[in-house]
Amino acid sequence: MQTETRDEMRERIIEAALKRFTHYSASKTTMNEIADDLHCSKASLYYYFPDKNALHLSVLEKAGEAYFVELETAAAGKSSAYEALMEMISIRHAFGKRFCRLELFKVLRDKQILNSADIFKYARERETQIVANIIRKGVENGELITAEPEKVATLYIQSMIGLRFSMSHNGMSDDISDEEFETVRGWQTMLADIFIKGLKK
Amino acid sequence: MQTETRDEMRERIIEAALKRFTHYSASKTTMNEIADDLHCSKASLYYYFPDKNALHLSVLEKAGEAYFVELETAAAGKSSAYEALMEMISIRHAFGKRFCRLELFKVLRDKQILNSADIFKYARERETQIVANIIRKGVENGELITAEPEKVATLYIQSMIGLRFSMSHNGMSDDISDEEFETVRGWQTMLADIFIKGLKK
DNA sequence: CTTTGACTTTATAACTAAAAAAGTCAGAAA
DNA sequence: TTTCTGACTTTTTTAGTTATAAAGTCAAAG
Repeated sequence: MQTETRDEMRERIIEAALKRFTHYSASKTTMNEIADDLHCSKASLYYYFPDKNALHLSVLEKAGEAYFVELETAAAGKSSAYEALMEMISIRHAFGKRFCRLELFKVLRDKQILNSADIFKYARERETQIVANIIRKGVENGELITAEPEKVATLYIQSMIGLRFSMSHNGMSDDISDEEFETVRGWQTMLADIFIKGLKK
Repeated sequence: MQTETRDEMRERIIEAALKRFTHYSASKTTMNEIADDLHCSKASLYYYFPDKNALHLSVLEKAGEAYFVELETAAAGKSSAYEALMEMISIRHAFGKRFCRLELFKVLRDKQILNSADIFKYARERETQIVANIIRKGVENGELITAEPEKVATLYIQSMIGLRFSMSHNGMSDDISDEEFETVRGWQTMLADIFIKGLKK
């Protein structure tokens, strides 16, 4: 029962932090505020997490997990690669808007945070694998042709991320206006279109 | 004759600044250093340029002009769109390496600098026009098919710029290692390839 | 018209002190 | 033994200070 309770408490903390982080932002949220929300002491939080960064990463991991599950479900449900990629853009868009205050890019830029580079590398690879699977599936059913689905998937993801940066007026900031968000989405859609066409002989 | 001499002096100043800027960097160069190089007083520089930013922009304009001329010449000389785009990547790569100390991105990010946004907008549009022309030419001779060369060109340029940012470890910094430069170039080449294939049929 | 030395103003960098937040720990509670 | 906390220390941010360097000005000279 100990292990059960322990994980439950961790979960409650992550949940509380997620709420604060998404409403205000990660850097504007203090450990005391999270503790107060849970009617417990700040020291308790440190019993479950070594430091604030670890908690932050756990929050990102939780949001990321939901993101990937949704992506994988959606990808599996679509019959054509084209539809799957478009759905991916849609989901990415929704999550980007919803979780922009989690300061993902800020964490990524911060070299001090232990393991942050690894976690993001894993996330990017997982996203790339989803695209790679979509492409492989497309190749199998004759919709697409390519000798290196993995490499194409990497290029695709990096290009999509790049568009997000190069079209946004703020560059690599986590903040981005709704209008810019829509613009980026438009260009991403067009790029996906060209990719699909480019992978047919 | 006055006008003649005046422009010559402006040119000499820009030349001197360009040397200092490319060797050290724009922000590490002082107006006094430039004046000393020219064996004139700092006040003279202010007779020809309203402030340091104006001089900096003139330097960027000069480098940019050389870049565009080279691009346009190269693009005109290639018979296929594929070759033209590849040559463009090559030229872009060489200029990026050569002029990275001009702090182009830093200037772009600085909202205070008067007209900087306009100048960069013009530069991006000119680059886009070159790509648009390559695409139009490709459409004319049957190499490519698309209903909107302009829009495709915009997407192409933004994607290329985006790859530069998303692949670089430093994000939007002007500094980038030689190794990363080569990596970016590799991915840009692959993306150009997919664009070309995507614009057939 | 062009140039300059001497000048003023503005930005930068290096400290500082005060406040706030992060993080620790001995011991209490369950 | 595991979980929790009040009281504590340490670290980070912030705001304010100064000194220095660089930007920018101007009356007067060439």
